[in-house]
Amino acid sequence: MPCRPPALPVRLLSAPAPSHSPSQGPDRTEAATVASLPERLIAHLDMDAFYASVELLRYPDLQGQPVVIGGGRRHPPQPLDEAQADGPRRYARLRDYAGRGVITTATYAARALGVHSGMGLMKAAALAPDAILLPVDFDAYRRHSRLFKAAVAEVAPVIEDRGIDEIYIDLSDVPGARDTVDGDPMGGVRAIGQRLKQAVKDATGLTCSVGITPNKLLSKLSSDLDKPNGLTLLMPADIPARLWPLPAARINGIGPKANERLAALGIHTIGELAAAPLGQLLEEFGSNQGHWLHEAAHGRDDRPVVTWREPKSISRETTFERDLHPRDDRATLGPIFTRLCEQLAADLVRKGCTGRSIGVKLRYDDFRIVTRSITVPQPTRDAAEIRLWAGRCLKTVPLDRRLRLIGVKMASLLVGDGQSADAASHANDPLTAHESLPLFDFTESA
DNA sequence: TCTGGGGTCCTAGGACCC
DNA sequence: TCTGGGGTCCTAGGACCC
Repeated sequence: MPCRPPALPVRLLSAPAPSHSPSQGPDRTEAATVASLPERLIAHLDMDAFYASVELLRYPDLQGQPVVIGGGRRHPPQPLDEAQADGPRRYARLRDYAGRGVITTATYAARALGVHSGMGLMKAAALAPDAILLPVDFDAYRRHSRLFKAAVAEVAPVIEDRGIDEIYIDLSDVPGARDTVDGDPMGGVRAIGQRLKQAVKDATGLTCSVGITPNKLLSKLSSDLDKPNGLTLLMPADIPARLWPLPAARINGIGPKANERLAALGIHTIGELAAAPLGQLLEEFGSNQGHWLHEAAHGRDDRPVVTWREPKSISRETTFERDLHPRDDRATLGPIFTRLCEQLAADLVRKGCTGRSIGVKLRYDDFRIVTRSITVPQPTRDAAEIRLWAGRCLKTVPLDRRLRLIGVKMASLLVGDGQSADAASHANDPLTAHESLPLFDFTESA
């Protein structure tokens, strides 16, 4: 059973509302606004080019060079000749790569060549054929992730995990945060920001960028304003000058689709979004998202820093080296599917979970995705049972074209043992033939 | 050979119950 | 036989994030 950290007090009050309207110039009362710190002081800390920077710790000779991290399961180990004592190490180049896969992270030198995370490696190779390609080493990144988070916790313990390379930190009650230093009311919180960065550097050798503001939305935006190795403090009075000129898509939660819809309304910047009539946003985006967009553009956000969340779902999926046909490639697909179920079961055991909703996901060669799921009466974490129900889900999916990806997912999780120890102990067992699973029959579809 | 893998949250419709 | 809301659960899809 996971240990639950103490709940943090939730502050419902948001920062003082900015006293500007989008069309106004700078506020004459700015000095007075800055002089009183907001109730909440929230930091967002983002590691700089995290995976790439961890690799540079290992291969310092790559410092300053264009390096990308990524690729599929199968490309040659790098460096190509680690054991070589004399002369420079040799590394695989992007141009040598063939296959599916995307860039997970690129060094700043590589980004300057136009490549970025999420980009397909083949496309990246066309842009930067000489960039060095390193494989992903998640174990190393997880180790450094634990190190930097532990270092931050020594300075400020109220931390919300946002993945392997970023966190929110509630600094509201950290001693010294509200101290005035040399007449600067922000001096105390700035010093804590610097302590955070130094602690991360000491623990990992890596740099990070920190934004400190009255809320998570503004902090996330701010940590990005001075990357890499930045420290940005931003208060409501700064919103018109520093935020409104930025593209609307910089707001966390405005993705490609929402951005396109905004552009169709003639809204391209955060300032234009702030100036848009609320009624127009409500009409285009509905009540929920419309109100949220309006508030976000004005820098208002009262979400608390959440130090613990129950897991909602666990899944495993894999993209094939080549697209597979449900009928012609049955012999290949079956074992892959079974293996995913076994891995999922093992993940459930490791996390101490069972679940009631078992689902499958397919991605066709045309990139369309279909999902099917079913809720079972008794929570389970048993590989054979997952395999059985997932197989039933599969039979309701059209299987008339090639598949690119297949996945298995467990949702409606119960944390803790909703299950006997015996069942848990067998969840890792590979499925055996005598368990008479239903045939993995991709040809039968409803 | 364009486009990985693991998540969260939201919406919308239907079943079912009171 | 028709007419109601409201609430919950389930399922499928989609946007978005790291």
